[in-house]
Amino acid sequence: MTTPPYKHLYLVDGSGYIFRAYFAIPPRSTADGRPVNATFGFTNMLIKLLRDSDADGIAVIFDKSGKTFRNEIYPEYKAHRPEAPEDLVPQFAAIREATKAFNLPCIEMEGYEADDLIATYARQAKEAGIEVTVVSSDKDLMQLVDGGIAMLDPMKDKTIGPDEVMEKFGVAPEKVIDVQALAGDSTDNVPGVPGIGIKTAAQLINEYGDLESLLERAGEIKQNKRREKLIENAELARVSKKLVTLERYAPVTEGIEGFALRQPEPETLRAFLELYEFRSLLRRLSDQLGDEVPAEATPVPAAPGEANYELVQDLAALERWVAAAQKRGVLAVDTETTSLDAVAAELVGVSLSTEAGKACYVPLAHKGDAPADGGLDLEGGGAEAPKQIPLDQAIAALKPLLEDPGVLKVGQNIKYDMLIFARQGIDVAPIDDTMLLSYVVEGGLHGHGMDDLAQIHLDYQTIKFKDVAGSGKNQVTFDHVPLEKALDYAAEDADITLRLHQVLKPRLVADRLTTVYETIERPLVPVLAAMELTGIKVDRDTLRRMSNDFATRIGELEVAIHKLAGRPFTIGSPKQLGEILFDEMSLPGGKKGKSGAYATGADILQGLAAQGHDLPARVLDWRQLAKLKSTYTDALQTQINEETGRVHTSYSQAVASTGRLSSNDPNLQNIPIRTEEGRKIRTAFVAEKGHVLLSVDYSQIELRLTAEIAEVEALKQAFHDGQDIHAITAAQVFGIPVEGMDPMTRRKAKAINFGIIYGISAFGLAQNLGIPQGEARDYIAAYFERYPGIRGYMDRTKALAGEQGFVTTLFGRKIHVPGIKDKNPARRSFSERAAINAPIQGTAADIIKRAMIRVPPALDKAGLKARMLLQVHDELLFEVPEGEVEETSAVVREVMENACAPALELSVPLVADAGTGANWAEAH
DNA sequence: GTGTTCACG
DNA sequence: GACGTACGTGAACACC
Repeated sequence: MTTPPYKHLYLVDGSGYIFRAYFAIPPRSTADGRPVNATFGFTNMLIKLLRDSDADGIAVIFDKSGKTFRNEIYPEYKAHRPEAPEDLVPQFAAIREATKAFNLPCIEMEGYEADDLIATYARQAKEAGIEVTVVSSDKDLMQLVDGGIAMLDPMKDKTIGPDEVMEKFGVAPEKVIDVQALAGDSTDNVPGVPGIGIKTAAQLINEYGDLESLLERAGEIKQNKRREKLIENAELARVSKKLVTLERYAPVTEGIEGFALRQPEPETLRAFLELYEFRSLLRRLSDQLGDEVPAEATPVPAAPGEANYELVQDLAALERWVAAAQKRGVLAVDTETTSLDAVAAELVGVSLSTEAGKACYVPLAHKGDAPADGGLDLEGGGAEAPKQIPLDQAIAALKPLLEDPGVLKVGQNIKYDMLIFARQGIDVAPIDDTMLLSYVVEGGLHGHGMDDLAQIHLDYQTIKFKDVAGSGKNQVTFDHVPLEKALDYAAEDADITLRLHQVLKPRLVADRLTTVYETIERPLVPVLAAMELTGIKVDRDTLRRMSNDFATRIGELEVAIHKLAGRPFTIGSPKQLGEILFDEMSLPGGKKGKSGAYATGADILQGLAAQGHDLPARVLDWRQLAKLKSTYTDALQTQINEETGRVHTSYSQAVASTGRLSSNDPNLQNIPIRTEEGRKIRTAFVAEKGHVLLSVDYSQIELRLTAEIAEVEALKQAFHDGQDIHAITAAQVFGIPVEGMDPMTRRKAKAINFGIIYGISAFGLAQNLGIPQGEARDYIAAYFERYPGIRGYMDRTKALAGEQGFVTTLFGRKIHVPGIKDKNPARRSFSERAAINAPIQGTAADIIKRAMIRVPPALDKAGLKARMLLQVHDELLFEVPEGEVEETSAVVREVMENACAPALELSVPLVADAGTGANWAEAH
């Protein structure tokens, strides 16, 4: 054999990849309806491989349909494989076309699986001294891994070597087939030995060396069941081993010398990309394709990025755009600023789009070019600033348009732009938000940032902010971006937003989600904007004093901890701490997690502390103080806005899959309360002079909704009677009178009640209560016995989620649960629990959102001046003039308790409790 | 950029 | 019997 002229051969498992890509990538199709998601993924992967790897030899290997030699050994092999989904079938041919379009060899062979051909070529290449990488994540190929052969998981971009194989199978690669022979494989219908899984198999192989030795000496095994099974099924194990062993000497006809990398023919490649309408890939490969993207691939209107955008630098031009928008009635708007913090940001420019492919950018505060030498230049303008419309004139021209009730303003995360405009005296309305449309229609399926949405719905890769403004220490604010670049980027954003609106808005009706969007998400936007703009007053001195106090105590603890350890180390490093505790001090219970590090979480340290060890106890104290200082008392001081003296969080309305809000920069939804020490931080959140803080929160809302949704009559009755719900649960489940109940009994019932909301598991409950799993199992059984409605709800919900891929709240919000069909049982169970929790958490989120929308007008109508400041999932915080507390409290409670009406009437009452004080600690 | 830890509901 | 576990978040930090 001649030595092939390359060094590193990549063998791509084409059939394996396409299955994974099909399930991992959301459905997409060409204009005439041909499904292409897996083909797109495959093509993308090839481009990435060609671009990023050192491959100078590549072959793509496929399964050939039909029987293989394994069916002669064991007719049932792969007999239970379900048919491929119908929208995957046509893609099998398409990825072979893709392979050929890139001028790569396409290998398949009657009677052999792709895995056997890969094994054969890998062996041949290795013998010829060529490095081999098998591109696949199929565990069946892991047996090939050795010094010269590695695997690459193309979707996770993770290299799999002997260590990763060890992690997966618990044995070295050459023993993998022995483990597989014992454990079997239900998806391929490899029988294995009943009752033995990978864990047990690995343990046995490690103990006895290999399968044959194990089977010969099976009589020595102590566990009765295991010994019998092994003896009884020895032959089955041997057959299984034959099934899982890859054929390394398949009679292949193509030689590896033919796998040297060749350049693709530009015409062939282009024809392929056009046929499947992979326009973003066409664009990306345009340099390789020799010239510009051909005209026939350019749809009408022009693809984003290829459209002709207008730079608007005088008032007359801006007025033409205003008139065009008035005429159309729809306008996409986007602002460019100097900061992601809308309350601190300076307006730099505005972009507008009135129809797809037609957009402009109006620069308003761009500086001249930065000096090339990077020298000191405080104005940032070495050159004169470019021609721009004066800000006040532009605002005056835009205001009537942005406030025109007859013109719909469309934005991507328009709350941000509304805040920027609000600070310029413009009250933007009416609005639509493409981010929220996507959130309502496809929540749970993917992120809702513009880059994601452009890729998914428009097959377009947006220009990245980094590409125009740089990154890291070279990053500049947008006012320093040259106008040409700024135009491309900013106008594109408005263009894309308008196009996304055209795609997503009709989906509301089609998917019956109009009500959720129109009555919850859209009206909430201005409410959140007002809360963010208001902010909450934070007392810097209180925080500073606390930081100083923490610093002293942290320092003292550090000295003590280092002394106990016998040497200094970084206490904040879990890795170093683990080594100190379990290697150097040899404390018991050192357990390594999957990353190979010792676990040092609070539960572990508490266990050690309880055994009388001082160091872990001190580390717990240190961690608490370090957390409070770095995350709260230090960080919050830096978040106080210079101008307002208040802290302005930002609420994300499209992040949490259940419909909840999230809070960031800073997160004001996780300010400490559970420990005395942490709770003090809340005293720094204060009311303006002459005001107090009012906190109103829903009592047990999720448990009430669980009783409602799962129709648990006994719990509903308890809520009607206003009883202590956890005590009642304990009484009914454990049969103990409420009078004189042991607090531990009530605690257990409380844990079960919470567990139910989370999609209970015996493991989780046991963990939470620190009891054996068996005991937890008994409690759950007793609970289900007493409240059978709960089990019915759980089973129904799992089934429904499986059938339709989503669950719904009482208000019709859809929450997608993509992992519900996962064949990995751990991931599937995870999704099942999420599916059980989502309608409960999501309905609670819907309810408080409805309340938030109604509170401001209700206060207004009552002539009250209170301002809503924060939302913390089941709590609303207000700043109230001292004389209006009682009235405000009554109005807010009224709105919150009746927030379901008139859309829905619950059979359990909702109760909202109020508290007031000079600061948040007192009010809550 | 990822994983661990820990703050909240 | 095994998978690896309670649901939903965001931030800081260490470490690669």
